[in-house]
Amino acid sequence: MVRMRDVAARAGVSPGAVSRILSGDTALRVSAETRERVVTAARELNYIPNYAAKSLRTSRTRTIALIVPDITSAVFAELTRGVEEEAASRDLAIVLGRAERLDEDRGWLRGLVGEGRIDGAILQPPDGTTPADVEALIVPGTSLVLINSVSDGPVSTIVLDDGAGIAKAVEHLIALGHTRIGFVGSPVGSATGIRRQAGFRAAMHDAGLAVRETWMTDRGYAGEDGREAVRDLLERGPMPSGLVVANLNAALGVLAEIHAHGLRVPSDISIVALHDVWYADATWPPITTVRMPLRRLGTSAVTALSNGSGTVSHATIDSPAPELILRKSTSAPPTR
Amino acid sequence: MVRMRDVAARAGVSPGAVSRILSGDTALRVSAETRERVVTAARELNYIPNYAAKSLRTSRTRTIALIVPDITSAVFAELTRGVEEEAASRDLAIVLGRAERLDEDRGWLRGLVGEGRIDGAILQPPDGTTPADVEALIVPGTSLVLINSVSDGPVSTIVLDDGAGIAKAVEHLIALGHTRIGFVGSPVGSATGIRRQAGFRAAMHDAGLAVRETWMTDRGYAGEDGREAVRDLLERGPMPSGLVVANLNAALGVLAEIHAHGLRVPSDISIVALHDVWYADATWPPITTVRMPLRRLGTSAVTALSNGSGTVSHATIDSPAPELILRKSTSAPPTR
DNA sequence: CTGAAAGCGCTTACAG
DNA sequence: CTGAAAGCGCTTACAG
Repeated sequence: MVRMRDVAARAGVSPGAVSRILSGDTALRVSAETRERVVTAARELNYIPNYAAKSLRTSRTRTIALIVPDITSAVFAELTRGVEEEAASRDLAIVLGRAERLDEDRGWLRGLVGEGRIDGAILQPPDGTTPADVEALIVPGTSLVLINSVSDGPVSTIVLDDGAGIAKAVEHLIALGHTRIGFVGSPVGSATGIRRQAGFRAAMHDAGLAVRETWMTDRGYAGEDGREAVRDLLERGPMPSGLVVANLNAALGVLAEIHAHGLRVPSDISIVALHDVWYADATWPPITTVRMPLRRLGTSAVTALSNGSGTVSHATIDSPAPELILRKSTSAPPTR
Repeated sequence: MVRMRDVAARAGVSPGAVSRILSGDTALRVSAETRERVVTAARELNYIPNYAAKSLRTSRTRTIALIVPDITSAVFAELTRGVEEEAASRDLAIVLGRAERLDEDRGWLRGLVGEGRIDGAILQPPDGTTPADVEALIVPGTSLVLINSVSDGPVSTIVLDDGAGIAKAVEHLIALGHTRIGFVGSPVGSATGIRRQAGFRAAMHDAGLAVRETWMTDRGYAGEDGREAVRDLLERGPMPSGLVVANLNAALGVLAEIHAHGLRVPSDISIVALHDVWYADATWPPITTVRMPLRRLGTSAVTALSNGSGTVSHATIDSPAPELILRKSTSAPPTR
């Protein structure tokens, strides 16, 4: 390993000078030639500053963590891009993590924070997270921002405008002529589930349409949850003509289960889902979706984090606005 | 931040003793009572050892990196689980990273390694990686293991038995009565692509079946690549009755494009894909797949890493054996 | 303005 | 056996 003192020796200056020159300290009065000599020496020796030493000295790591319930969910892909993009522009390293359950995984997460490995964390709390779980993560000097969730604690939060997204989906169905519209959501206890269901009710209300409780399900966001939701609906009686599904993964399950029961999409029943992912276009029929500004959510979260651990802010990302991606899973309702 | 010396003060011992007791140094002759007092003090103060200090001192980080081309691909989910599982049992932290192109991303990757942030890395080289790209990542004291790829350099490698997986798929089609079998693969330059294509040719040869070059495509593993592959096949003339697709994501595209052209799966054409992911079961029809031991690949990679940077090993994961997951996308070929 | 020196929080060889 | 002290590689307040 080549150390700073090696660079200093080669350039004929003190280690302190190397540190100042390499960190771009402009206040330093030194000849351009010396500066050049140091930079050259560093390059020639292939010098990379030791991370542990630097961070021990400064108590900063220039590293942030992005923790989501399921890092491999395609829905998070755009979010990750946004975070990476903004982090790169701020010269921040990012570590990705997964926390399916905060009470179980709190140990390592708290370790990550408490050991001083990171300067801040962007966390999407998994379903069932309690305020105490979040509180345990608050450490002086480390900033925390919650995404897609709310908190009454002293923590910054950034959420998507789920209501606007769902409204977009509802309005699309209504514009096609649907009035018998159902909602496939997730259990209470999920912050996004609450907002999406509320958004659904509000949009229906605004259109003067009644919400039929037997057409409301709350199984969850996974593909299998979507299948179960369809079975729920089928058991309860006549199906709606259109279904707003709160998550694309669940929509795949909905589509499969509907097919399995011999119904046809969209001629018997229309489907529109929240979140746009590549495979929405690879199902049959391709699924009409509402694309949400997940990338912006990512960049904003990094920005909020960078504003320091002192400030607490609450923001809703409403731009770019949710966008309807029209495919083949929606059409006018069947004539009866 | 509470430091070791705070614990020492509270327990009435020296910092050195705290260090030894907390790290479980059994050679240390100290009364059980003192040991207890130190442990209690540490817990009461909520002491967490400073990561930077420890790692500066020991030049070990107990952290490894897992770098794949696309962390959000569901295909990598199982791999990630395996890595996490084995890392946890060895008390290793893991950081996840993405490298779509090694030549571009080499900077931060090299930084990660060179700065001493990690003890080792598990890397799946993206397509188009050159030996020089990999060589630049070799740093004394940091171990590197390549997965799903080969290398003639001094680097450990672990690969899946792609040939066995593809053979399983081919044999399944043959058992159903197919003789006109095509292959949807990826471009040369992809290590897995080469192995899978070779596996296909070998399996066909073993069965005494001819490989028709017009039924071989090499677009890639993404959904869109699968669509293009189908268009290629359609342009070239009569379709095969069965298709082995080298990656499930591509298979979704294949399925969608086949539907779009009015053909039916499996009655007109059967599809079987490598890699099993939840959404294989949520398409219509659900896709028959070959499940590969990705979790084992993950655990093995961590084990290889832990064996130190000195040893170079090359392994093929052939157990658990590739498993056929029978769904609805395959049937006997159409009678003509 | 700039060099020498202190110190970040640990671990461990060494002396007692 | 165990405490005191050195030192990992940096950055930066301080003295000259």
